[in-house]
Amino acid sequence: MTEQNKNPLIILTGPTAVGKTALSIDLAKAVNGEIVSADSMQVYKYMDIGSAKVTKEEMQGVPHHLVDVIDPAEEFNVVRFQQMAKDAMEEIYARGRIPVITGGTGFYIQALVRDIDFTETAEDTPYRTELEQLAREQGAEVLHARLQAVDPSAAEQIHAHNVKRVIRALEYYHLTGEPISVHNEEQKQKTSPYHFVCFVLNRDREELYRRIELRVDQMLEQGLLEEVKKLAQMGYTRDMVSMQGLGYKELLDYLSGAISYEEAIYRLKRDTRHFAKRQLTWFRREPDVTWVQVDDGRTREEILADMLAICKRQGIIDEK
RNA sequence: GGGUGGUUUCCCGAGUGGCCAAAGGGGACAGACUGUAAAUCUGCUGCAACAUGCUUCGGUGGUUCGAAUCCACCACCACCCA
Repeated sequence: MTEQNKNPLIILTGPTAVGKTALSIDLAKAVNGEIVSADSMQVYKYMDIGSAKVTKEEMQGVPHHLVDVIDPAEEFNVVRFQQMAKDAMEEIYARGRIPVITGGTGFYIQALVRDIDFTETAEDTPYRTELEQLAREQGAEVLHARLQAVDPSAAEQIHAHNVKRVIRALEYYHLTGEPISVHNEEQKQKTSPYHFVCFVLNRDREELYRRIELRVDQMLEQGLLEEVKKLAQMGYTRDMVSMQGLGYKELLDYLSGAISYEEAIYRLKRDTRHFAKRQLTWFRREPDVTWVQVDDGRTREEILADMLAICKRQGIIDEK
């Protein structure tokens, strides 16, 4: 398949609080596109303030997919994201429009754009649980030693303390009989089935951190604590994947009496900063990425115009 | 005015004569990441020509072979008695 035959795709990402949402709407409107969210928390219902979910007004009529569609009790993960995003994109293409992937979850974006294959294995909860218990009782090193025996290459790449990933590697081997390191190597060779541009928004680090802290304060003013209380009342608990989102886990810990309110806010701000940093690290090593500095004095219109020009130059969208 | 306690590397904080460029934590910085990813994990943090050297532990001056650690004076902070 030549580049020209591939479906076009525009991606807009960047660290939390850079200002993705507003730009994504402008961009989608400009290219007659629809937005597909690549955000691991905005998918969940009832989690509006803490996930900085786009509001109806902000959407300005631009269709959004994968926002507000999953119950917080359900487990959402890359594979589900990939499937749902692909489905949404198919519909968008069928309408003759272009998908604009927006969100900060780099792993999700990568899985979609490079069409990484996860589907060979189903989740094997009992085995996982068994390994988790083993790790608790006998220590992380025991698990790592097992992996060493079965997949030395993966064992070398995954630090022994990283229990989650060690377990996934063991699980993969258990289920398929093939080392995950081999599978990962294969997936790395893949080229994207899309003709895409990936814009990564960025801004001065200190300013980004200031924006993060300001936004946390605003979320609190908007009633984040009430939102979390409500979720707790609805029966959603700390151990759920959804409740491990920033803002939710800290306030849940406060509500359960584990930490003080001040401590909760301190952690929320700190962990959000750490998160933004991790996102930046992720995008830095991604190839085929176009960095967009949004605080270099250009107006929003100018930034948008520059991005559109890049899209046209690369043949993602038609001249018009 | 008198008394006591304190002043340590970006922050908190340990260290009371050599094994101290100085524990530990935080922050900052850097990195990993292929079914929990807003998760999970790792490294690094005085300077340097970086295996030896140099400058740090409020300031100055002493004691000592040797001081962040002992002494003197000074400065500032905290609490207590007036």
